[in-house]
Amino acid sequence: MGARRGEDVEVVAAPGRLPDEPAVRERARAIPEAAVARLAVYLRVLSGLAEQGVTSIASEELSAAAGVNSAKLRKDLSYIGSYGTRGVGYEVEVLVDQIERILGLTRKHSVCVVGIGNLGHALANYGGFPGRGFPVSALFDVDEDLIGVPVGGILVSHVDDIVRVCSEREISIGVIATPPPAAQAVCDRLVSGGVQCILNFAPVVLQVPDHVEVRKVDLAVEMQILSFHVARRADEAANADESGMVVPG
Amino acid sequence: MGARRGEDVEVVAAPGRLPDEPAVRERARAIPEAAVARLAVYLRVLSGLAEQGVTSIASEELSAAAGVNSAKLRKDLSYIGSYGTRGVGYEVEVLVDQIERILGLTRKHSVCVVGIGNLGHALANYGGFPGRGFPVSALFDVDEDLIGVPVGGILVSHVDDIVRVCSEREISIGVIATPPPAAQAVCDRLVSGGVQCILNFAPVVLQVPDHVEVRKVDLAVEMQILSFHVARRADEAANADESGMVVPG
DNA sequence: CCAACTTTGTGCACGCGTTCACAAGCGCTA
DNA sequence: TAGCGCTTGTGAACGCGTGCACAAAGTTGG
Ligand SMILES: NC(=O)c1ccc[n+]([C@@H]2O[C@H](COP(=O)([O-])OP(=O)(O)OC[C@H]3O[C@@H](n4cnc5c(N)ncnc54)[C@H](O)[C@@H]3O)[C@@H](O)[C@H]2O)c1
Ligand SMILES: NC(=O)c1ccc[n+]([C@@H]2O[C@H](COP(=O)([O-])OP(=O)(O)OC[C@H]3O[C@@H](n4cnc5c(N)ncnc54)[C@H](O)[C@@H]3O)[C@@H](O)[C@H]2O)c1
Repeated sequence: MGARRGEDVEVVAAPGRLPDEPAVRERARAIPEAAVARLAVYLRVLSGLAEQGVTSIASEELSAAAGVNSAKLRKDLSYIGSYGTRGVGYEVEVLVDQIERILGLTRKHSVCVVGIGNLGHALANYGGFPGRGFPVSALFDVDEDLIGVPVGGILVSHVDDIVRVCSEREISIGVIATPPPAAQAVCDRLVSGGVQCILNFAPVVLQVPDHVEVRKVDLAVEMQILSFHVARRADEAANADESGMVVPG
Repeated sequence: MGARRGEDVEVVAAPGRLPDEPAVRERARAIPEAAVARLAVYLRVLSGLAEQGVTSIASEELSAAAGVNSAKLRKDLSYIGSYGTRGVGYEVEVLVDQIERILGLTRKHSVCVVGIGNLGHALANYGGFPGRGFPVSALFDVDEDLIGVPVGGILVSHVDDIVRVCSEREISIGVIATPPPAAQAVCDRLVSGGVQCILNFAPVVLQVPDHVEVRKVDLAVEMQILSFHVARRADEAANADESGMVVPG
């Protein structure tokens, strides 16, 4: 619980907010989703710096390493509190701890992967998850040949057991890597099993209750966004050409 | 819209933006990135509908299938033109064609994958890319044991040949699935080989010249965003509990 | 202890994206 | 042809995120 440093955390921020909201809840909720995503990036950069023995860093340098501008970095960090030293910078270790706290990484989040095909295998074998506090604790598939087979050190269970196994192992994050037609049914089962968050690789729009958070990783969409930019550039080039523009450089 | 702003504005908002641009280019650029991403989703839903023999659909129904509200859908579609019929809806085939045109999918975009490990194998074998106009035309790795081996029907080439092979096969999109330390070097080579867009799976911030578009797929970040939401929910529950809130129902 | 310098933290303004609400437009029916 | 009902397309308002610019706050050197 949070009251170890009972400092007078005045409601300095957020003028115009409702006066009767708990400060902690408000602060957590007030962090824009985009900022949360960037905090995760800062965390990785900071972890790398810590391994290299860097103990302190200024916003200018850290922001460059994270690929954002320094004002945005400072604003993002301000959402989680004031942990910098003016005239100096930030202590790497302090930032790591605080970002981990805000992202809820102090608690372990067990993960399951459903659909142990090409992608599912890669995910199950990936060392980046357990290394960052996301132990893969269950795997599921329908394929009888896969059931009971160890993948990445975990035995594959049958999809019919999702509800039971997820409850037993307190899975909080479910990763869906099944073919698209199976995704919604799998999703429903995960929700029944008490899974609170879903990371979906299948190109389908999942329907879930309000209390479940879904994020999708959609490679086709990513490719098409890139394609759009290629097309836009080609258009621009054609237009520039047409209008007799001189090639710069 | 303001050609000549006052001199008191000393900050140029967008570097390199010209005041008078051709309408076509303007229209393309005017589409918000977020809208482009959704258009790709609409496209998939529409393709599915077309296969089911649906020929016409109203914004209300299409938006539900795509998981957005109908106003947003109509606004998004309005970016690409007016192809609906008031009182009726949209012709599925027309929308598919128009979205494909805007996303630049009328042209084929050759793709290469670098780093044929767990993830690279999955990507190389994935049927969803060629099926959507993104033929995988080259694979690269450093591992001598992999060079010359066919994966998903393509022979793996050596990373040292990236520049030559990418030029020869006119690769426009490069997918990076190497370990993090190798990503930047691979990226530089791809750029030298004329690749315009990069999809990066390695958890590193890539530095690229302005004319290259990068998108990253960062699973650790996705997981941490989910973790943040779990933590936020837990906080809320704790707060609600603490403040003596009555459980509804 | 003060002055000069460095860097944080944030108020503020701007611009983009989302949402609302409704006029315009189309088909259908009488 | 006129009237009715339905759905699109979009102007306008709103809200959120981003970037700027500077005061506040700390450090360092004299
Ligand atoms: N492979 C990729 O690189 C890639 C890229 C982007 C998206 N995806 C998406 O990820 C998903 C998986 O792709 P993949 O290449 O691994 O496919 P895959 O066919 O190799 O694997 C699918 C696995 O899911 C299992 N499965 C099928 N129905 C199931 C069910 N009802 N419950 C549980 N498991 C079930 C199958 O037995 C198989 O093991 C697909 O939706 C695909 O569109 C894959
Ligand atoms: N596997 C996953 O599910 C997963 C998930 C998220 C992110 N990632 C990221 O994707 C990347 C690849 O992951 P993986 O699990 O496939 O790793 P992997 O170790 O299985 O494969 C990496 C491959 O890259 C090759 N390689 C190494 N150095 C190279 C270089 N300089 N040029 C070209 N190829 C090189 C290796 O020979 C190997 O084949 C990593 O950066 C990882 O962090 C993987």
